[in-house]
Amino acid sequence: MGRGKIEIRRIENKTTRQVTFAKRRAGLLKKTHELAVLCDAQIGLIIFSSSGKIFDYCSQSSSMQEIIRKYHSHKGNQTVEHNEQEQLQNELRRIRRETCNLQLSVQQYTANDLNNMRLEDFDQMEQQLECSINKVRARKFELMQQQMDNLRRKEKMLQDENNQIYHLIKQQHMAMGHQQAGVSKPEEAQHVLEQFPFYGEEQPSSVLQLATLPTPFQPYRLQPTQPNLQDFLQPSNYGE
Amino acid sequence: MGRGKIEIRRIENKTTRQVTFAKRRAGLLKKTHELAVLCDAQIGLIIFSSSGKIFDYCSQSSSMQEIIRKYHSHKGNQTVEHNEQEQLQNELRRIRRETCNLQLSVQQYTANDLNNMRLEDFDQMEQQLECSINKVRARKFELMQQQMDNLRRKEKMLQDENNQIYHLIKQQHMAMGHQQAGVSKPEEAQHVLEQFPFYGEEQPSSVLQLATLPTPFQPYRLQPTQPNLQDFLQPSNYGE
DNA sequence: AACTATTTATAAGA
DNA sequence: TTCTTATAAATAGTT
Repeated sequence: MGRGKIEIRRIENKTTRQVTFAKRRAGLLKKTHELAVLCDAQIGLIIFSSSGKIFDYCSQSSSMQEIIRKYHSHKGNQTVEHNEQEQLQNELRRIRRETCNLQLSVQQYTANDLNNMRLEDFDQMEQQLECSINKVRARKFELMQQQMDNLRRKEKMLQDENNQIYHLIKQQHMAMGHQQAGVSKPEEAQHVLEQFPFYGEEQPSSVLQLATLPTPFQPYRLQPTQPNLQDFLQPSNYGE
Repeated sequence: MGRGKIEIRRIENKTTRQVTFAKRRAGLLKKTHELAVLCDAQIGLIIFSSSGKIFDYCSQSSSMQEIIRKYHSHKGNQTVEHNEQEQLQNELRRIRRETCNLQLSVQQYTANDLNNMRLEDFDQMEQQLECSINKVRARKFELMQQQMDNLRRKEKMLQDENNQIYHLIKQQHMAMGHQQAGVSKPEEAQHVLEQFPFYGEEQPSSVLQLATLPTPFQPYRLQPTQPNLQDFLQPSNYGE
């Protein structure tokens, strides 16, 4: 709801993200309050911004404490904290390994680091890259084909519409002699245009959407080096 | 927003209130999730309906536990342990995001997922792939060239050695008339062979080593699906 | 921080 | 209750 539609994924631009956070946070708090009041619900809401600031809401005639207590009793929560931490560590280890592998892969696909490769690997890699490039080209061609089809279909519809209008005018002229020169477009005909969704048929997601999807090509977004812990040294002040 | 405007006060009609609760609850959960994702915020939401049913939301890669703990610490009681855990959580979140991006990249480089790409992206991608392939080919060529050079040099040295030996034999023959037919190879000449390291000169690390390095080509080692993003919206109960 | 063109949520009706 | 739809509300991009 705004000038354009946005995909629900992390907003990469920091400024935009902060602005959006401020706006939507306000909206969320308002809606939370409305639900609590309208439907007589007990609601607790806790928000931490990415920079660590806290915002919270709690429906009147109850406290966050009470809601949390109620939450725990409903969930029967007896978590062993150490176990939790251990799981975290494991997950972190696993994902670190994976990230490392992925980085290696990307390095190799972008051919930025070819020093550690065996001579025999080059053939495989060349083949893989060629395969990728072929797929990319095929898909591009396919998309263009679809868009052309759409354009042709639209062209056809417009032409039909024009004919329709032309015949209507002709009829009016015939029926009433010369009444008016400017005849307004019939509602029906206008709708034909507006309702045409301009979709590719092959896929449920529209082809045109593909042309405007906010998912840009994301090439090798490697941090040159990964300090891994940089997040902990946040400037903690950003003007949220 | 609806057929008419309503005042924000407790809805007296029970049926209407329940319907509204169901609708707005869904809307609130959705918006909560959107804020969490868009702005990378940590959010916990706990709702108790007037009839006592519980609904909750918690942004991915954190738990209600963690959020509550963080809430408490922000409200006064700090503990070292919690801080530690929080750092872990932060690191995990960061690395998850990175992994996700990397996976996307690899997907795109291997051209396994071309559905979410804009038409304009294809050109860039094609170019990148072509660039990579060229680099790979260049490097391959370079390595082969080096090995050829090495082979030629070795050939040359062997030939020289042969000549040397030949001349030695000849000298011996000349000096002593016919003393012996089997002349042992001189020590010196043997060493020439053994000491030749067969290296490329250009790089400190040997070219031959490259052919035996234990780092194989690692193509797109993706886990098929990453659970990271799909565990949200746990509507612990829906029929209110 | 204010302004709108749009999208989204939803109140009431079917 | 679930599905529409007219309308109110939220908000993305702009100024």
